[in-house]
Amino acid sequence: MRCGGGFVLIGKADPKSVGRLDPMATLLELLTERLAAAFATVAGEAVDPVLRESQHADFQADGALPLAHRLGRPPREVAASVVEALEIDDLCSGVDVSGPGFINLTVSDSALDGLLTTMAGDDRLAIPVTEQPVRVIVDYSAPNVAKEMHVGHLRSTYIGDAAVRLLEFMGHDVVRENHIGDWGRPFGMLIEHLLDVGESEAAAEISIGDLDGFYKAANAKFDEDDSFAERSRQRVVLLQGGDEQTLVLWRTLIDASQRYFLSVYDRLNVRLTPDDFAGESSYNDQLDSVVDELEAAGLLRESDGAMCVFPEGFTNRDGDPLPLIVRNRVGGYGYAATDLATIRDRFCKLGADRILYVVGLPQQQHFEMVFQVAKEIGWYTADSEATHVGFGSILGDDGKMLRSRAGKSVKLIDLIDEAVDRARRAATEKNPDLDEAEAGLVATAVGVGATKFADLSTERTKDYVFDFDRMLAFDGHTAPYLQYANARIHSIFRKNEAGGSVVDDGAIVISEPAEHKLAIRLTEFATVVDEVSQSLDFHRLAHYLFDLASAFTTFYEHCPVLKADGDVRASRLSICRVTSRTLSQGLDLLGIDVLERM
RNA sequence: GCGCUUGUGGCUCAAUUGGAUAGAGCAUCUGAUUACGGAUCAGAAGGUUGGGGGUUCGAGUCCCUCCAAGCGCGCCA
Repeated sequence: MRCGGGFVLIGKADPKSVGRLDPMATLLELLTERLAAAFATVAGEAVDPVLRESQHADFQADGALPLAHRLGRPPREVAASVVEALEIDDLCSGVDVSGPGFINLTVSDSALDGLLTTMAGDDRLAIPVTEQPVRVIVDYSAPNVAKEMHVGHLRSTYIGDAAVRLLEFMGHDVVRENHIGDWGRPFGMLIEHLLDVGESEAAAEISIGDLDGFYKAANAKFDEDDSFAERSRQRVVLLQGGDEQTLVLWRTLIDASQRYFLSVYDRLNVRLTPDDFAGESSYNDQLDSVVDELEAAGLLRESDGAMCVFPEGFTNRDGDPLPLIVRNRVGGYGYAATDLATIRDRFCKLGADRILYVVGLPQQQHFEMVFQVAKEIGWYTADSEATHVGFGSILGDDGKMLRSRAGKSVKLIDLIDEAVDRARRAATEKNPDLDEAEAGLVATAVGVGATKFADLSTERTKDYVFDFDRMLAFDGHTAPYLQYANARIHSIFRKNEAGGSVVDDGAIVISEPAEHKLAIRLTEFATVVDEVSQSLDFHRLAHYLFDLASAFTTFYEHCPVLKADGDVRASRLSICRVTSRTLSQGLDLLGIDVLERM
């Protein structure tokens, strides 16, 4: 097998995106141009103004400090000279030198009007489609057949789903792969147990979600019953030998499990379908050829009876080269072999430009080794990359890995059920007018959304503490707070429509400070989305959306919409509409549902 | 032992990738309800960023060193 050639980019540019410009980037570019001209006048050479957003004004230019150092003049004096030379009145209403020599810029309301009106009139909220669409494979969720999904799968599923949503929105060609654990030693005992219980019984048990019971029963028998254990071992041999009857039984387990997984995904509103299942077993017939290819490349070495690859740069506790064991001493394949076959398949056959492995951080070294081998053997092309999108653990309130009281791993679906239950109780208490059907919708959106927001709003690589009370609180940094902000906007729309008027999405005119701050936030959306689509730091999008909702509620308190008259009223209705659309779009990218009423 | 990750107010998290007086939320305290949903808003208080050293105009961020926690380090995935 050989890499390269023949792949055609599938992501097609939306014709409407031509000329679509990120508002904040546009503004930064304009400001930078003016500042650069002024700096050049003072310095006599080109100088980077070092422009960025600021807590002290809308923007700040820090370039005077390093320049002052070079010129040997006081920084504030240099900054003052730059301001003197600066022609920027059409864009800024305020320019000050501040602190040790920062230049603070306040953008004029009129400059914001145009940017925001453009954003309001754009179906993508002025977010450009990527200019370089690539094929991205996202490997996520990955539950094990006949085993319960637990908290470990929660993060992979949420993060992977958000990645898929975001990259698709940016115009990339995204392939979802659910690398389920459908192969290996446990299947001997699982199949034997299946036969003992009866096929239809077992399938029913599994597809309704009683996987723990099934797996535990099989495991218990394996430990206690020698003849069962022996049958299990023989069954593994039959399975790996491709025995037809065994494969049928194996398939039964997989089908039942998949039905169960899909029911979970449906409840979580996660975009995984039957087409996305690409289990470990699907690479079985490629394992021999991987070994052959490694062998031919001279990378394979025998060590303690096992066939190993020793990727460069890895050592064990004795300082000796660390192996990736491709084939164990009895000739069996392990996960290293499967992962090598998988990465080869993705790069060389599926034509991946970028592969994302959304898997917990403990497996970091394993993936680094797999990537290194793939590089050494030449499966990468010049532009391709594989990334381990690692994440930390979910902790209980004791600061340790989340476990049930019995010390067992917590079922994912139990966590969701409790979150939704709590959300339902809160919703019916806060808003008794909701009928049962609507309360159900609200409970799901809020309950599931709360767990997603909690998960995606902290830095991915860190552990976080799972706390129902905090994530479901209706104030603070939570999904319900954001959903509530959106519901309030829609309440305005309902009242407006009841009064017989419509939102015309017309010209936006900023005048109040609260409008100004909200407008600045809104124009940042495209920049944040673009940045996160590269870094996959979803917490930045989450924090942005919280700041946006927060800026909106301030606006809501200070700037009456329906009580205002004429153009102001129309403008504020437009601002409400863009805000609602931005909140909805942003939350949707995180996989969180929004509500018009709650 | 080696490697990876982490350490920020009482608690949970940020910090535009080296920029100002380290920002939010919860909890606490003080105000605001005859304006579109109070599931809200405005404000106060709370910090030697685990310790020490270094690099420079400037360090939570980079380097060195120590301390603490979690995870990984040959035939499981």
